[in-house]
Amino acid sequence: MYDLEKNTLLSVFDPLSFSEKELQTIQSCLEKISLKKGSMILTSNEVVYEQYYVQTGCLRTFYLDKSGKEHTLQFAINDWWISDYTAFFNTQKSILNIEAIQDATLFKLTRADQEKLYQEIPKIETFFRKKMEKAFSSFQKRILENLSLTAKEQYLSFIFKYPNIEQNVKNYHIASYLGITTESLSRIRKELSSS
Amino acid sequence: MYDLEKNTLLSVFDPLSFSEKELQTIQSCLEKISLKKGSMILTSNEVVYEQYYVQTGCLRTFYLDKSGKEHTLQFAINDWWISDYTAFFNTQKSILNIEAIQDATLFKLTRADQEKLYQEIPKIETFFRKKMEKAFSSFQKRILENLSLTAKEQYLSFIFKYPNIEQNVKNYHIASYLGITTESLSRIRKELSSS
DNA sequence: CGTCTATTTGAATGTACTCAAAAGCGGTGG
DNA sequence: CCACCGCTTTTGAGTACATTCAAATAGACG
Repeated sequence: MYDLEKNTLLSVFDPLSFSEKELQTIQSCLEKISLKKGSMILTSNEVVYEQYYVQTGCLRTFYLDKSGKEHTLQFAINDWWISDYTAFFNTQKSILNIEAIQDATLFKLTRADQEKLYQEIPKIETFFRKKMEKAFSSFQKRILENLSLTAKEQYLSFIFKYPNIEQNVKNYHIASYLGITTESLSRIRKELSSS
Repeated sequence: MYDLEKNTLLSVFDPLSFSEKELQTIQSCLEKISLKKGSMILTSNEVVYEQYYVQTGCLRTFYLDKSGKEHTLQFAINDWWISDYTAFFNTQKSILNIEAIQDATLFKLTRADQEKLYQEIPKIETFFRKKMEKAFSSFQKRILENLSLTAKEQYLSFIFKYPNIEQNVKNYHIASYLGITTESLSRIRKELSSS
C-alpha cells in the first residue's frame, strides 16, 4: 500500500492505530467517492445503507417540507461523518437529502461493512460510539440554543462554531440552518456590521 | 431474589434476557431511588457520574439561561433513561438540571457501573447503543420540527407524541419545551379548542 | 372560604415574515 | 475590457405572529 493512501485511511479513524492487516480490512470497506458541487448523494425516501466520511469539500443534509422549503440540519466539512442517521440506524427510508455544496471527496462505508469492522476491529465500535456521543451532544446544544438564544445570537454562535464556513456556504444555507429567512439574516448581518 | 424485584430489574433492560448470575450483577449496579415531586436529582455545574432509569413518575431536564428563564429539553416517564448525557459522556459539569415533576421511582446507574456491565454482559453495550440511537433520532426530529413547523403544529406533534402527558406536566412546562411563552400556548390551545 | 398557583385575556410592542424590487457579484462571451 | 446574465444579497413596506406586562379568572387544596 502506498503511504499516501495509507495515511488517508488512517485519517478516517484518526486517533486509532492499526496493524497492516487491519488497514487492509479497512481499505476493503471504504470506497472513495468524488462529487461535483450541486450533486446529491442521498434524496429522501431512499433506504439508507451507507454513511460517508468527508475528506475534502463541504456537504449539507436538509429536509424538504411539504411547502417546498429546505431546512438544513447539518453541514459537514473535513473529518466529519454524514448520513441520515435516523434512517441509517434502522435501515429505513430517508427523510433527509444530502447535497455537495462544494466539490468533495468522501469515503463511503456501508452498514454491512461497518458491522464487519466491528467484528474484526472492536475498537472501531468504540470509535463510532464516541462519534455518536459527540453528534448527540451537538444536537442537544443546538436545541438548547434554539430555545434560549435570539436569532442574532444563534448566528454568532454558528459563525463561532464554523469559523471558516464562509468560503463554503451561501447565506441562504445559513439562514435555512438557523430557521430564518435570507432577508432576516441579511438584516441581522447588517446590524452586526454596524455595531 | 424475589420475583417482584427480579421482574423490576428485567424491565430496566427490557428486551434482553439474563442468567441468574447476570441478574445479580445487574442488581449490584442499580440503586433504587424515590423522589418527591419538586425535588432535583441534578443541578447545573455538577460533574455528572450517573444516569437514571425512570420506573414511575415524571421528570424533566431543563436549562436555565442567563436571564433566568427555564428551557425544558426533555420529559422522561416510565421506561425512559434520563441524565445530562453531554456531561455524562465526558464526565463533565452539567449545564442541565433534572427535576421530578411528579413523585418518582428511579434506578441509578453510574458510569463506572455501566462500564462494569459492558465488561460482564456485552449485550448491554448494544442495548445502550440502541437507546442512544433512539435518543439521537428524537433530537433530530425535534430540530427538524423546530425548523419546519409552526408553534401550533409543534404543540400538536407534542401532544401526539406524549398522549398521556397532561396528568404529569403543567402547560408552562410544555411552553418551555416548545420555546414559547405560557400566554402564547394558551392562545394556541384556545384556537385549537374552537376549531 | 381563602390562599396559592396556574391559566387566560387584553393591549401595546417587537421581531420575523412575505412580497416585490433593487443592488451586488462573478463568470462568460463578444 | 466591457456588457450581459444568472445568482445572491440587500432594502423597503406592509403584515402576521409571538412577546411583554398587567390584570382577571380558574383550579386545587387545606
